[in-house]
Amino acid sequence: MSSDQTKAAILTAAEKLWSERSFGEVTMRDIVSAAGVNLAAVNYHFGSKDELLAELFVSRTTVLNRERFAELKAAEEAGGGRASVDAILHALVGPPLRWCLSPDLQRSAAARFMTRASVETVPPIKKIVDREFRHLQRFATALRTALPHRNEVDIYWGLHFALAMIRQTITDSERLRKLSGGLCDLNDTDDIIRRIVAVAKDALVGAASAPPAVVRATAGRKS
Amino acid sequence: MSSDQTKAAILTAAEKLWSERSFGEVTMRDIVSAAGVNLAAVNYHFGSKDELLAELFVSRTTVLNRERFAELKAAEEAGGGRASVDAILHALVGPPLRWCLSPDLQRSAAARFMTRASVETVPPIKKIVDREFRHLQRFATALRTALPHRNEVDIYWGLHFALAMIRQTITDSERLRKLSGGLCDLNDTDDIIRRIVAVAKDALVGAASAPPAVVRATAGRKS
DNA sequence: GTCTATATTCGGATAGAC
DNA sequence: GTCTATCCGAATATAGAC
Repeated sequence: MSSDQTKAAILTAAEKLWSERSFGEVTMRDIVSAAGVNLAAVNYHFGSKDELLAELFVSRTTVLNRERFAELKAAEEAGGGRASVDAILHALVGPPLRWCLSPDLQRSAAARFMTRASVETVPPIKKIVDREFRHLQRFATALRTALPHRNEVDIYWGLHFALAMIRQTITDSERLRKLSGGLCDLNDTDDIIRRIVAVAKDALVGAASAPPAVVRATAGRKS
Repeated sequence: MSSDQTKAAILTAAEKLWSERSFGEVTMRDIVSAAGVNLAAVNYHFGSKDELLAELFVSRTTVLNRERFAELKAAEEAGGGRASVDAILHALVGPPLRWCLSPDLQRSAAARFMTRASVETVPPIKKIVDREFRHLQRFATALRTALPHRNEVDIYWGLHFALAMIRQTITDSERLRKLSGGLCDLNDTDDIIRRIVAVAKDALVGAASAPPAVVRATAGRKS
């Protein structure tokens, strides 16, 4: 097995395991066993368990943020510098949800890994989460531009709630499925994204200033 | 120090530490050191680290659920058997948020501990979380009664989103504070509860069927 | 019931052969 | 670069004195 293959196997295995269990509960022995490589390989390629986590987390968030950013930029250009609230929210919500519900198990694990890792208190993560921060400010700015007359505080709260729904849907979809007795279809990616975007939008623009019912109904919400 | 005092000191210290860091990262040595008791005391009083976590989690969720349930029941009785959506959501959202933002540091730690523990994959927790399940079904039923014409699927999604906002606000308020440059007041408990209830309500009743703007404005949302 | 001292297990890291 | 064998520290759990 080549060096790159070994590294990749470790990353893949670690991502899968860390998408299911917390950092401390997954041992290096678990990882190398799943990856089919030797225990020493982790330290050789990454230096330590912490650094493996950091490298994996940076790698995945970089790709996700790029995807989000590309959608946001496209929306801004299409709108002549100002993207609509809907477009901004889709750029924020779409990528992580599509990853999570992707038939590609690797992608799906990546989405769950990131949400799990982002709440870890392990040193390397705390540092990296600051990047996420700047990334979110970019979205906050876009929303302020889209809603110039809206109270800034409300905008931040709306962003906060959007992130809340994304996280919960990625981590706790199983509970929703069981709670609804299987009624909620958690495979319909577009429907889920629409739901989150719709609620976040209401939170942002304020239901008081919402367009009339007939227009809203075409926004994608069911029933 | 009496037996009860020792037990209580351990529970208090464990709760505080587990409200800040994950299960695996907090050692029994950390706990007994903070509690000012001996290492062996944990095993004597609780049997094991796992059982300490389980007992603590059960203890706190029992009290929280009782508080939620009491509010729900009161609202139902006041409404002649059918509580309003607002009242149901307040019963769901109010208790955990009031705990979290309470000046009583113990209460505050309890709220954060519960949200953190509920995502732990440690065996004892996975089992207990099923109780939460029945508790939530109670709220789902109340919402279905309050919204008999509403699509059941939408109701479960609304409940899911409400829980998402509660969790995110408890665990990630610090990020929101920084993101907003201190603009968002995270000490105004009532305002926060109103915000979450308002957004959850819009998600549930559907903005399309929302009452006119002037009525909504008195519901508590600022600006 | 409490505490000291210790047994035992486990996990991260490394040395050194190949 | 890879793997075996091992070291070392840490953490849970327990035995036994008081």
